[in-house]
Amino acid sequence: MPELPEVETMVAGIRGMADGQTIVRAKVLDAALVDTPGPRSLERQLRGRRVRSVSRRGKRVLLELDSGCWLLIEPRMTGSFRLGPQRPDYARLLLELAGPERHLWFCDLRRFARIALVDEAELQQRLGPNRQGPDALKVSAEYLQRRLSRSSRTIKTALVDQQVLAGVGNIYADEALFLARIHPARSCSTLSEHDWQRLARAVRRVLRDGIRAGGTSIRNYVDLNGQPGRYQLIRRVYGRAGEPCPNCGRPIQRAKVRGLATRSSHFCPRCQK
DNA sequence: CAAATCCCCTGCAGGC
DNA sequence: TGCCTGCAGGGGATTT
Repeated sequence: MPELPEVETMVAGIRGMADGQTIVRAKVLDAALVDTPGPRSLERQLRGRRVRSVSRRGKRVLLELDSGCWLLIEPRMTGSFRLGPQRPDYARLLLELAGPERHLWFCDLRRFARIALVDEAELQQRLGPNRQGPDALKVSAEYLQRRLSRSSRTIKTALVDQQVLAGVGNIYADEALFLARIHPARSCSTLSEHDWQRLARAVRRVLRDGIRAGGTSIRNYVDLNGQPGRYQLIRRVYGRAGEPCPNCGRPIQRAKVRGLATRSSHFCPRCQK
């Protein structure tokens, strides 16, 4: 499920082939994913536009166009980009560019992804501080402590809340909490200054390691060339229920924590307090 | 304000 | 083999 490192990997790849290029043709292959405007209108408004920049905000991909609009793509659970002339499985949007590598496909198996073309004001609305917290890659202990230390929420809930922090999802939240030795069900209000420091450092580290590894491919994620990421080889707790904790050898547990009834958390009950 | 629930959606695992 | 059920989960809306 694309979180910050997977999206960063996507953006790095897209930037190389799309930055500065003109969109010769756009084709919406699944109208249900297009939020605004309508599918045909989106195609019209993309055609002939030059891509000014390719960037990431949290888990979202942004293509800035020379029309002053932004193509905003949220991969959500299973969205990913692919290159090449062949139409991949689950292709939902095609951007045909003028450059040598011409076909950029956005694919999405589960169709949770969202695509929108927005102006500057709408972009601010959607990605502003009310909707998205600061980018998780550069999070500071001071910020986390200031924002959360008086909250009774569980720390896991807060970490995956995009209004608190943009970019962290279930995998990297579990990994960061393990590294910081903090139990996912701990109330934010019980964390010490030292805890916040360890946690901020752990968040930055797991995201950086994730980027370096090209992301995590536990489910469907692959990069622009169809290659899986490598973070799943070095992850410590996520998806490892029953396996020994890398610290103490006790089995990793999997449970749902308060406030995240539908998401499972993975942790070591001995190392994480 | 926080938490629970439902919804969107598809592939896959498990039961029989 | 094949049908059925439940689960996974990011994020938004709605309800408790």
